[in-house]
Amino acid sequence: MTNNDEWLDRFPGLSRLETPIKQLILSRSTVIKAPKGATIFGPGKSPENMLFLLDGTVRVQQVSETGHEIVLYRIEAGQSCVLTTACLLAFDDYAAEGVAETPIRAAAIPRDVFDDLVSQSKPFRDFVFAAFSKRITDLFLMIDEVAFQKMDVRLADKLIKLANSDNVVSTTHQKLSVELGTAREVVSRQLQEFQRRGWIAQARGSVSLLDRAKLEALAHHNT
Amino acid sequence: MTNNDEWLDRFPGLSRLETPIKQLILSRSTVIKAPKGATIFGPGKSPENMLFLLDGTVRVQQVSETGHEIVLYRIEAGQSCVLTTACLLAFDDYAAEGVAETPIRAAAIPRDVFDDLVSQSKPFRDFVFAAFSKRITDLFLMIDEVAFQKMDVRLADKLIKLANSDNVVSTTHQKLSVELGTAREVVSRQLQEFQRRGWIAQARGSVSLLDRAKLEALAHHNT
DNA sequence: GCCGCTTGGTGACAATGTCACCGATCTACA
DNA sequence: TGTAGATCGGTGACATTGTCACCAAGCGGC
Repeated sequence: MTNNDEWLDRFPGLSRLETPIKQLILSRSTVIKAPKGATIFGPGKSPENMLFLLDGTVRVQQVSETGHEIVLYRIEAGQSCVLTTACLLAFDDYAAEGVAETPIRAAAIPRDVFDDLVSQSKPFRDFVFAAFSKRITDLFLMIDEVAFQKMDVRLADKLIKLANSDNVVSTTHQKLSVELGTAREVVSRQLQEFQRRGWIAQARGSVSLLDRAKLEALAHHNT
Repeated sequence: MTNNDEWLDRFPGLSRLETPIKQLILSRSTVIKAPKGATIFGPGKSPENMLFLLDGTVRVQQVSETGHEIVLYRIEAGQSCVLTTACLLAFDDYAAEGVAETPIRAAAIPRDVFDDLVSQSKPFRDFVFAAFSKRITDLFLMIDEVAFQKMDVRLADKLIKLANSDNVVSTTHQKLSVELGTAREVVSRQLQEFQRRGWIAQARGSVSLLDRAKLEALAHHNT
């Protein structure tokens, strides 16, 4: 996993690449690291490379003119950073920024190499376009959710997705409100209601899911 | 403009294509037409071609599980239908549908030809990736707007964008509510308020902008 | 003219966002 | 150890937006 000539197989769409293409990628890419909290890309900081995330998680979020923040999506290990790709080619500055949520390791491919790969390898093209498509359809779903879903449903869903294997979410009300693009007070009130129902327990900086099934039922409309 | 070998020059990003590539596109594409109101693509109706819109407008919208609708964006003449591209390559069915708002004319390119073009022409690659990037960054802006902008600002903005050269918007409150992903009652109330201020005049099925400057000021936060 | 559909208006209420403020807890540091 | 400042979360009042049920006017087809 740490070996430089193995990471390609961690990307499902890339394992099918032709052997010479794989070697081209490996020879022209460099593995970079960044600590937790590092800004990977952001306004005025365009990345000059396309990134394949090997380890860790990158959170992509946006700050609006009004000062409000919202988390757009996460890039997990084994996924490519499509936005990076996108903005390699877009002229404007980013509207969004990417922050390492954990220490990360990524393979960086210069944009001219990326262009060669797209040109020469059909499996690579398929990988790139599939990633773009996934991103766009995910953004469609997010718009639908932000516009039409009730906050209790969205919060239950987010708690489930952020919970670790012990059913604990280590985060503050403030950070949860940024995840959902709402106000801290709204999160606090909803969590109080969940607590009143016995679905969760709260401590400073963490939420424990006591009745995950109930939360899942709410999140999936199986009232 | 109607001539089959001229439409390529209407796409700013494509006029720079190499001559043999242009000829490949022209020889392998067909010009199709659809009447106003036709569904260009939608759930269970994947387009088998990539489309370049020559005349008219396509509205892309989404129906949520909850029955709510929202307009995601429009494709104008001279733009490519990136979503079509996207979903040429995504396995899932569309979450969205595209409807012709006017009679349309479009150039259809089969997906294998599209793949060849991406492989062989750098200008074509640049065009495609720029279109993807633009779409994604526009969706970011839309998420920001849906999540954080007040309805009066959004409605003023939408009225300005939908107004024809006579400053008239020919649409119903219901359709405006779908544009913004809100309820008809909300639109009606806001329009009443605009009317009370003398900014607009209403008739059944149409809104006239009387004081466009005031609406623009509201839309752009220049209170 | 009548019927049924579309369009838009209305009031009551629920859900969410905003604001101002508070106390509790934590952290850094002298 | 004690204190200052920051972070975290709670609260009430209020504004905005979403939901629901219902109504009336206009419009088209017959």
